[in-house]
Amino acid sequence: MLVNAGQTRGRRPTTDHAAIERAAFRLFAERGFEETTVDAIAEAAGIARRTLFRYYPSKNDIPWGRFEAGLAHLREFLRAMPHDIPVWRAVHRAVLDFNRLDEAAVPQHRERMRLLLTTPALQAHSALKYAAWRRVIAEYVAVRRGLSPDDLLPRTVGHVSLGMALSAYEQWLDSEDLSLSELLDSALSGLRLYLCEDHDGRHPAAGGG
Amino acid sequence: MLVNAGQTRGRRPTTDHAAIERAAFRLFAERGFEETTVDAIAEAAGIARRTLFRYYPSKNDIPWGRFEAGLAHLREFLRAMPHDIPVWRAVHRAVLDFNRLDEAAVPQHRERMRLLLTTPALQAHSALKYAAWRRVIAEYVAVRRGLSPDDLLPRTVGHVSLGMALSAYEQWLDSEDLSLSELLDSALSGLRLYLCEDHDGRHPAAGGG
DNA sequence: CGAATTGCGGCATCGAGTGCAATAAGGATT
DNA sequence: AATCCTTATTGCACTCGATGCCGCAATTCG
Repeated sequence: MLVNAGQTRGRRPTTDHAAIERAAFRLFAERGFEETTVDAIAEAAGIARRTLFRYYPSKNDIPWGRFEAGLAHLREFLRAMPHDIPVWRAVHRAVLDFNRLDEAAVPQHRERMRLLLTTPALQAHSALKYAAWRRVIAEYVAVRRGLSPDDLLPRTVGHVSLGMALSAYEQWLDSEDLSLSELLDSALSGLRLYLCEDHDGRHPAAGGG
Repeated sequence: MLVNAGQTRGRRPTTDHAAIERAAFRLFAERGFEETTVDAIAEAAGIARRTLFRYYPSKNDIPWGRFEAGLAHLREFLRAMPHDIPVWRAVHRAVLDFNRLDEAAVPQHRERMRLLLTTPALQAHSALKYAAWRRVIAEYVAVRRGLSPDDLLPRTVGHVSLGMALSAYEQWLDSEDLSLSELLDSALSGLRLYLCEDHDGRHPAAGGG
């Protein structure tokens, strides 16, 4: 959609994703997501309903913003990762990078994630977005291990990495005073300890975090 | 809905969940999920469209069958688990039990899961079901660790356990010749090895599976 | 029989999403 | 400037899932 950014031919667009998103988020904040109709968003953005659907395939996609671009960046980050560190560590660094935030962007991102993680319709829709994210992780693990992205381990790592990220996000929304990076680190180290507990309930030292 | 099973007052039901499910699955197999309208299912089941929605809150809920009952069983299984085994092991046993299958039920369950895991609308809707499943796991971990189900570790374990189960299921649908239990075991042991790889890429022995 | 209870189903309505075709708004060409 | 080409916007009709409302059907109980 932005490939034709320098385009000079034909009628010029009267709006863009950012403008629609602004209008939408304002309404979502006022009335809630489910209570906001597509017609209302279109009217607030000053465009026709039909036009809105040309910018976003569905109402559920509006809060997701430019997720695809983030995926491309994640893929690139992983490709550039040195091969002499353990796969789990490379994946974790990539997850941290993917969820890095400018201080200024925090409130907006918080509101976006609150919407995505607490609205049932969006919780459901997000599963489709998450699948693409997991796939990026699985492809990296597959390369590092000489497997197919459809094999068990790559898929498992995709699911598990996503799971840690989501629990960190849920905690981040609940808490207020913890940073996302800290929570992602805690989720990983917590899981490592959890999975290493031996039969007698003792926790062996698990180095690195 | 089945609480009033022994009821004798009033008009008797003309159908039940099983009959609707049979009609629906037949149509899903013939034409696919998205291509099957609710009207078609109602007609095939010999009831009115409006009646169907009294049995199932949505079309997406039909393939899920009696999931709530399974959750109650999972909760009970975990409660009965001895406290002298590591939490991760107790959770893993519960996951195995939750996904245990009679040999005879395999083809039907396969078809159900194929539908749930490959149909976009159902992949999305399933996220809402999964949340309840994760909650059961999180509550168990919370009890064992003296935490709240809303704390980071219980939530993480919920997400991660679900992730392992889903990757095992995806593999199960792809493969054909591997049992679900084997795949669940492999997912767990694979993850333990993955997370224990040290900085030099060596795999220390990780006992137990 | 009549009253109370419970399930069924028709009807109207809403909201998301889609296909199609008309129209508006620019630049390029002659 | 008139015309053509290209691209974006928009209106319209339609499908489908979902819901509220209300009357009807069937059954038991007094």
